[in-house]
Amino acid sequence: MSLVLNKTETPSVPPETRTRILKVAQELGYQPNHPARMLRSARTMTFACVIPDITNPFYPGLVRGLQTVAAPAGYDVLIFDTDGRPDGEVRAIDWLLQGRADGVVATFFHLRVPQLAVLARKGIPLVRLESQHKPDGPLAIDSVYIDNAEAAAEMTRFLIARGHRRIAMIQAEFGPSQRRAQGYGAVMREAGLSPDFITDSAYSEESGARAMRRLLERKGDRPTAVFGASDVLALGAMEAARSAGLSIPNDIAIAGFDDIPVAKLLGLTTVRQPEFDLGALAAETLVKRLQAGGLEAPGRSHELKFEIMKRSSV
Amino acid sequence: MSLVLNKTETPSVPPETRTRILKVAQELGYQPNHPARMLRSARTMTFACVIPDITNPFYPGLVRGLQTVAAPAGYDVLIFDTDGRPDGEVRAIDWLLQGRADGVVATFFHLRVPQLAVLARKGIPLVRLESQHKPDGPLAIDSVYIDNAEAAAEMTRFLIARGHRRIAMIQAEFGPSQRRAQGYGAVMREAGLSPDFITDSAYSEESGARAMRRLLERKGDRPTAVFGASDVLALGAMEAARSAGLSIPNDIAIAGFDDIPVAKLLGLTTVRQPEFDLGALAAETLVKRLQAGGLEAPGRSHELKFEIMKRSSV
DNA sequence: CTGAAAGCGCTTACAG
DNA sequence: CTGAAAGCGCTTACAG
Repeated sequence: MSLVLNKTETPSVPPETRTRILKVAQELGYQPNHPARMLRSARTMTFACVIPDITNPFYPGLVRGLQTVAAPAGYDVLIFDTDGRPDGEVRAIDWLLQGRADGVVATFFHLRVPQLAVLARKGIPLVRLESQHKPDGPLAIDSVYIDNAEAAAEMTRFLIARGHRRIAMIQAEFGPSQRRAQGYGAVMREAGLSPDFITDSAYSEESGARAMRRLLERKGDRPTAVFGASDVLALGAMEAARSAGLSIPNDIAIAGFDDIPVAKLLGLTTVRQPEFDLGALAAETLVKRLQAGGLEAPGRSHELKFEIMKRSSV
Repeated sequence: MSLVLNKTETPSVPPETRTRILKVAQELGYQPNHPARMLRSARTMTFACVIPDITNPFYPGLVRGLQTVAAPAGYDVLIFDTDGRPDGEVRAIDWLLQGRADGVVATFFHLRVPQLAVLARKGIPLVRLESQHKPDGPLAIDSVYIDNAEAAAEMTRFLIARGHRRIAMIQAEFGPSQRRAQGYGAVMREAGLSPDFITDSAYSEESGARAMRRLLERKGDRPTAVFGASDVLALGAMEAARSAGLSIPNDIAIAGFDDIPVAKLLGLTTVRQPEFDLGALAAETLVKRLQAGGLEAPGRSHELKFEIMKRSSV
């Protein structure tokens, strides 16, 4: 019976038996119990998506990309928010070790491969959202990324080409902000300019606004352009600048990173990260890993292309 | 052993045995298998969140509110996107009937109580995100809502008080847009003005922009104010208006509904729905329902307060 | 106080 | 071709 219900083809069952079973199941409104299936088949048919915060507008698009590939392959998506904190990330790993998902797509700001290897050892493939290329590894840990350093470098070149000399970057303490800062710093130095970093804690509007206020309090060498290490930071900076009576881009130019959906509406010049495609690619990678023998392949790093979106804020 | 691992107090187990068990569990890095627990205890410790689309900025805040209450109570959150379509909603129900969640928070645009009653019959409590008060019912189906008709009425009164006479509303085909349209329509008629509805399909920027373009193509009686039945619709309308070279609010005023996070940044006048609190309240309701005897109580409707956010777009 | 045993609802290999 | 049986890893009631 199980056979008929689960497979579309059943050579060993005569058609009439097959239709009879299907009919009865239909009449009873039979739905197989998912927990029992999970236990018996040792497959949860679930992907976990471990991210800092679903309310950061970068992530819903990623989740959607994931779902779009996962659903047709029969996988559900569980969301786990870490708040970008070490304890949140550790809790995510413990939780995954309880066998809640067959595969994981994750953004870790703090944990490194040694701490993540437990998953691979348990046969749970992981796709990390990274900010740079990673060398192939022996474990079932893959990554998807855009070249964050090069993208930030290109944006910095654009700001310089627009005549800016005093360009500040608003950073966050952890996460992809670091690679972005490297790209920015390298280009600034090459051009004979001094990098000007200001770090507030998180990827939040409040952090961006706070950092901008500190920049504006400076006497004399105020920057003429501010590069937010993420769009959310840049939006906070825009708000703070406007509250201070400055006009964008006349008094101060602002650039961001991510191209979240509202960036377009606000005219924010930014780096486009294809979040939907990153999610979809991550899901495809997991689906392949979970096919027979898929766990043997070495861990790969997949690059997608970024794009500089030139809008009115610069 | 199970006893020790699961409870914080174990009167029948001597302390030394208890610590010994805990120590060994620690050393082995033992993590209980979640699917097996689910099956044995007939509890998934999961809440499902069934929504049209996680990329609509209204929903991440709702999800966060849900998680914030669910996590400390031991529940995970699964996201299911229906795309606001009837087949998506039907698939959500079938999926829930496989025993994937202990409780559900959902927005249904199409299904009504008769179709949802299967859940209650299976002992799965449901909290609906509604647009109006619902009478108490015998089933374990609760709801949380703000008074959408009254909120839209109040916004319409505000637009009239600002001197607008030709006020159009951009609607979506299904969902809460209907109650909002009622509130708007009633106030317009009371004031001796004619309601002016324009309906495009979905709650998307594209729909909002398309509707706005149709309004702008009109000869003569163009509206001086446009009320989007949701913020996403209003944002699309703003974009279309700007593309047409109009200035907001001088040439045309725009109002929305929801107060998604970007509304503030864009200066959009809108109705604030406390999405985080709605999610948190829904989760609390489910947690209570899942305590002993909780399923017996009649289905209740919980109201939260809206607020008119007056910003620069009007 | 503690160890062995039953059973949750499936899937899958096996006997008839 | 089809029905009965084992077993996934737990929890919980029960015997010793």
